[in-house]
Amino acid sequence: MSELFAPTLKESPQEAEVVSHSYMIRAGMIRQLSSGIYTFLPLGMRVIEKISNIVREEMNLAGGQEILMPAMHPGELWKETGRWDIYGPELIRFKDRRERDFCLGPTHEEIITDLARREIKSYRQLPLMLFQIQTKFRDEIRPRFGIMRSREFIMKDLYSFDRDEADMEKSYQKMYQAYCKVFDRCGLEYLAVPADSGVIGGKISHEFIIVAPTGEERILICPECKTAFPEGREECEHCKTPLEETRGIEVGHIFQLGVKYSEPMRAYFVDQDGSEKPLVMGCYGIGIGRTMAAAIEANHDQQGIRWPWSIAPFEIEIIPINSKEEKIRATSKEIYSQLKDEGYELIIDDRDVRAGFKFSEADLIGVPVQIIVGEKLLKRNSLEVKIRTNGERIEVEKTSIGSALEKIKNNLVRT
RNA sequence: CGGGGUGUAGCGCAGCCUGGUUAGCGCACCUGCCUUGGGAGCAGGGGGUCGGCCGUUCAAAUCGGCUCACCCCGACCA
Repeated sequence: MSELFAPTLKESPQEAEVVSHSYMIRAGMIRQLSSGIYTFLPLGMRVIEKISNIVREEMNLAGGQEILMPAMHPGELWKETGRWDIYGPELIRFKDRRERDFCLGPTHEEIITDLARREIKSYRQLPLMLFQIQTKFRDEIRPRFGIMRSREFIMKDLYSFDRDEADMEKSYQKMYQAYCKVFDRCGLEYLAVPADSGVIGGKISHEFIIVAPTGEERILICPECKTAFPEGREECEHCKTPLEETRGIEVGHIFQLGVKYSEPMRAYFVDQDGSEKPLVMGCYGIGIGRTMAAAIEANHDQQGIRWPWSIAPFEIEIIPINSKEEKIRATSKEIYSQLKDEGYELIIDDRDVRAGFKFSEADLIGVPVQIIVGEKLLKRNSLEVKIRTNGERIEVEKTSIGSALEKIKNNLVRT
């Protein structure tokens, strides 16, 4: 920790109006470069990586294959679908040295469809799901709440290609399930809400919303069957019960595109009967940084962040009360290497600062488990384990720290 | 883009109304001492184009004009 670049702040910067933004800055996870443009510092980057990896794993399990598309797009492709004009000033445009139109990709339907029309020739190549985790650019009218709505942001986007509507719906279902698993694994409470599909187009779509009281999104839930509805409804059709309002943050959106892009871009394949048909597409996005922000909105207290285990920058933080005390230091190191060998991701606060300082900072950063090594308990050969997630503190014998953590971990990951 | 607000040291702020020594305070930073279970204490120190430009004036952080940046409320979104 003495080497970790995590500049923390005691006070909240004046521009931060929401907790997630404030805590991310205070915990030294992000820094702003310009309106809606941020640098991720090591702690923030670790969270981004954690979330990305969960997303990546689930996309792979659902049959997706990872690719990486360019952020810089030739304007022609966008003119082909008409979105060069439709998208408006949100699309960041520029010209290259030969005066050719380019833009920075806010989404990748045009690019993936171009790839598909060149490479997918036969129904034998279908179904196909390709995805990437990459930086998107949107010149938002009003960037807001730090990383929550930024002009440059990290997004996972997956595109599915099928031979017909029925198969496309199967792909859609797969992704729907995969999204549920992603947010489950992130330790977040979420809702899948049917939604309007907006500029991206298509028919059926669902928004994935992280439940957080500070969220901007209003969702209506049936208290009986727990089904979520978009705004405007009053009663659940099945249960005939009045709906209750909750709030949340949209972090994912899945769409059935159909032939919206394949038709104008002439992305055709030859079907079994020899006839030429447009590819039937779906697209599926998750805002990685937004998920990070939403996780904080949903999990924090007065002291700071309370990361869910699976997306925390570290799993365990060891806090030696006095780094100069030889016995404390030695024990801390011992525990550190033992737990490291057992596969935990940990950090040790080996700085020569007062205990109170370490405590406050640990609470702010929000690592789920703190192991406090102090003189008093060490006399009894035990350690204090503080669970940030629920505030619980327990005394654990040094020799049984391994098994104790196993239990704690199982508990935290399950809930 | 319309409406509102803020720019003074890395962060948080005072000073501005009523112009006038060397621009202050807290935190952070550096040195030393001290301290080590909840962001300690003492002593010393470094760091400033007062967002920028133009103007008024003997004199501008302070008054006027323009401008830029950032934040908040609205349409939009992952």
